[in-house]
Amino acid sequence: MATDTDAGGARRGARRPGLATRRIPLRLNDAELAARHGEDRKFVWSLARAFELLHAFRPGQGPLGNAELSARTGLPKATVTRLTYTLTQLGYLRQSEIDGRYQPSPALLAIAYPVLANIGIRQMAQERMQRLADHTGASVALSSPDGDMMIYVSACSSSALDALLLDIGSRVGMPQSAAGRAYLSSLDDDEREAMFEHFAERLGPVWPDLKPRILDSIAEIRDRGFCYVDREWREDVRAVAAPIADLDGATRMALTVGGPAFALAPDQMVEDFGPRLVHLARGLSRTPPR
Amino acid sequence: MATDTDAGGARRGARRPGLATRRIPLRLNDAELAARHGEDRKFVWSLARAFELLHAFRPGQGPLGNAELSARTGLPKATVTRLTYTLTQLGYLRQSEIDGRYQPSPALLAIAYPVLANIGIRQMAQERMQRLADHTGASVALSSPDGDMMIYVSACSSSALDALLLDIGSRVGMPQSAAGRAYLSSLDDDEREAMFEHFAERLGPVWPDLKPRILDSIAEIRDRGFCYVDREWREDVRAVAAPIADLDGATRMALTVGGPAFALAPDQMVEDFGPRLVHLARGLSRTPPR
DNA sequence: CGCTAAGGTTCCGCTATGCGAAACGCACGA
DNA sequence: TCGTGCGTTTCGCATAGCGGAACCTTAGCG
Repeated sequence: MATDTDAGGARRGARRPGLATRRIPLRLNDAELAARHGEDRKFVWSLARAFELLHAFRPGQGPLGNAELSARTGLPKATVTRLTYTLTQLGYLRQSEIDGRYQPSPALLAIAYPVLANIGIRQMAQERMQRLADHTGASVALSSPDGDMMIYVSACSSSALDALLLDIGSRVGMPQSAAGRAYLSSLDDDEREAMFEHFAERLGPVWPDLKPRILDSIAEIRDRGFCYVDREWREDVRAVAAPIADLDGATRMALTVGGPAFALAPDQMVEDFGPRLVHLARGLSRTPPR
Repeated sequence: MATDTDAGGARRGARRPGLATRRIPLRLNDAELAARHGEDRKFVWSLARAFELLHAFRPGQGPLGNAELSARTGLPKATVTRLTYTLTQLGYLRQSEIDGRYQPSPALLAIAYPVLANIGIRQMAQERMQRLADHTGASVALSSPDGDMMIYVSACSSSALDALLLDIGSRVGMPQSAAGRAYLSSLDDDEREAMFEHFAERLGPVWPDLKPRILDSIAEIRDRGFCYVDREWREDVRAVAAPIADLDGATRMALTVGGPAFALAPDQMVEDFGPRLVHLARGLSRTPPR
């Protein structure tokens, strides 16, 4: 998604029923969406562009100006001006009075709020997750799938230090992370196979190397209820994870205990944290609706 | 916005010459937007419609179908179909396979995440807020202004029970809540006067009654650093709040301790919680950037 | 002080965009 | 067999909004 060829310049080019040549930068996959919705009368492109723009803001990188946004998204400057203008009017971006650059505003939290409120299990999990975090001294998180990522919908940590890395809304790669593999283990064979094909396509040459490790993790989960993934998602992080179902039984998620490798002994994770995690996951999955 | 009339109906009608581009810190409702951007070539209406649609989802009300969304937003069915379709494709809505209704998806958390990550003070506040929550047995929250609401950007509670009410992204009315009044106290006179005018317009007949209470709260804050607001925002909630500034010194926010009235003694709130809150607020405001 | 560069906004012609009334399809229930 | 309620599709048309290019500002630089 970084390499966006022609920045939408070809947009105008398409004469008539000429499909394709339309290019939209999208986080899921620009090309895929462009192909799929090339001439889809139901698809609202300006929306896609706007969300792509919002997506260009990355945590910790501070505010962005129109030029930077234009460069990141590949959208023409004029379009970016219009979108930032509109988003600012709507209150979802906030413009610095000093340098005029933009930043996502808390109003976005408000539209994201119903997501949190609708995840039934979150409510009941919170307290027990915190206890587990306190016991382990690590971070505990509940995550939900989104494309080929896992998104944290709940996070606890014993000390504020770890919390910096892991917060609600942050994302980890599904194939690389313990959380992702726990989720994958909860899919039925067809679904998982579909995901695998997607990964293969997405990851290219890395995939043949990665796949067996994922299968190992899934086997671990079948065997003892959790998987242990050591420094695969990131160089310095290890974690255990177990699958879990939301109250409706359909929404599948993952529960994770993890943290910096230097602070966590592998033995302890497998002997103690893992089983506790499984216990928690089972308890939550069984909890009756309020 | 609950009173549908029609969100976009007035849109096409307005025939007004270009209006001055004034920076507005306030969020506008449909009618105001329509008036202001009647023929603003920079304003992207489909975006406004889409966000309005997302806004129709309320916490705890579960999934919505296209008909319900159409009713709530006042948008024509066909338009709603197109928007839900697009948002689903983009991954921000998720459609139930059973009844076909829609729900906001965790992907929204991911776009909201940079907001959290960019609030510097949040990181340092977390641990101390939790300690205060544990000490008081109440909920502690950090909130940021958005239009005439305060949005929670951080929330701690001692027991999971209270957490149900107050979560990241939830909103409380600025004029009614302790948090809002703490924020208002941090504005300079001009800014505050502008907000007051806005309130007067928005709230109508209630305003003359409310204004003196707000002024009282602000006087309290000037006097002892915090204000105590008892069952104004909601029938059964009382809270104390103090103003606070983010590390950059410009972004103003509010810190709150509050909870159900039956569980919190007024004396205790004023004698103990309030001063502790002020102490915390001062400590955070002074904390140097990492 | 010109000169350049870089960020941002405005202009403007053009057409694909996307709107929405109305027609249609489908699943219930009576 | 109709009604009723929800959702999608169709389609003609006005216009929304796109984007290349021109046009402002600032900021730095020799």
